[in-house]
Amino acid sequence: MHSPELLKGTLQTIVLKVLKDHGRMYGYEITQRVKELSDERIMLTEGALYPALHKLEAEGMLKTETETIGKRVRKYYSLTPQGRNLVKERVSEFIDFIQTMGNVLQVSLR
Amino acid sequence: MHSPELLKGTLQTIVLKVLKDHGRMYGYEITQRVKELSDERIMLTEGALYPALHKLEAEGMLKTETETIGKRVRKYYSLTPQGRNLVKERVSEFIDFIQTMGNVLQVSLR
DNA sequence: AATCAATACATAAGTGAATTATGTATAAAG
DNA sequence: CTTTATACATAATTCACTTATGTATTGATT
Repeated sequence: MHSPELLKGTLQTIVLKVLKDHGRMYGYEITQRVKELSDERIMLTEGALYPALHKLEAEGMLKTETETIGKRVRKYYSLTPQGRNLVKERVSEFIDFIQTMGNVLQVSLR
Repeated sequence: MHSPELLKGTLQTIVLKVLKDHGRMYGYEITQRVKELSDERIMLTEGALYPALHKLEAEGMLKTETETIGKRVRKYYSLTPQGRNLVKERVSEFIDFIQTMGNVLQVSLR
């Protein structure tokens, strides 16, 4: 894992984009997917993830369906149309940020 | 300016790299240089910059020389050998972070 | 059968890097 | 002569995160 400071402010973007790419997912599944995609570098903590999901739901960006597997409860999240717009915004925001940082740090990102 | 959340954790990296590229600089000059390089997108605030500079100095990453221009005092900062190592570390840390985010968000950064 | 690790959710307490606010003072511009 | 820019500094506050804690089911290990 790299300096976790850099991760600040990226959580919403990550959650939204992963949900866009993989469709309907539950919380724990998101942590595992991100862990996998990041090659163990990004380990979302529950204390950050669940409140973030609740907030996005409250804002109408995500909708939920609860499913019971055996005796275990799973809460599936998916994007609302509004959420779909937000993903685009957040991702292009991030790309713009990278571009800007590339200029400031004078590094060519790839 | 884009979502300022993303900027968190990048301040040290920015300051160190700008100092590496431009040599001896004073605080206010750093804010102006970063503003210019970022095309007005990154406006370092004094409340963040000065404490960061003091901290890096206390850690032996920067050394200072005070100069008096007229009646105005300027405090010039430059990298120590240790600081030079830290820049490399921070910049490659950042590049690694970008790469990782590219994978997670499934976007090709340029 | 018992214990540990993984799965799955949730929330409260604490941290720390930032923002915002405030203060001092000189120089230049209008 | 008053506003804007230059130049430093620090204290108070904020808020997204980490850390800690809690509950409960499932699967693997001894």
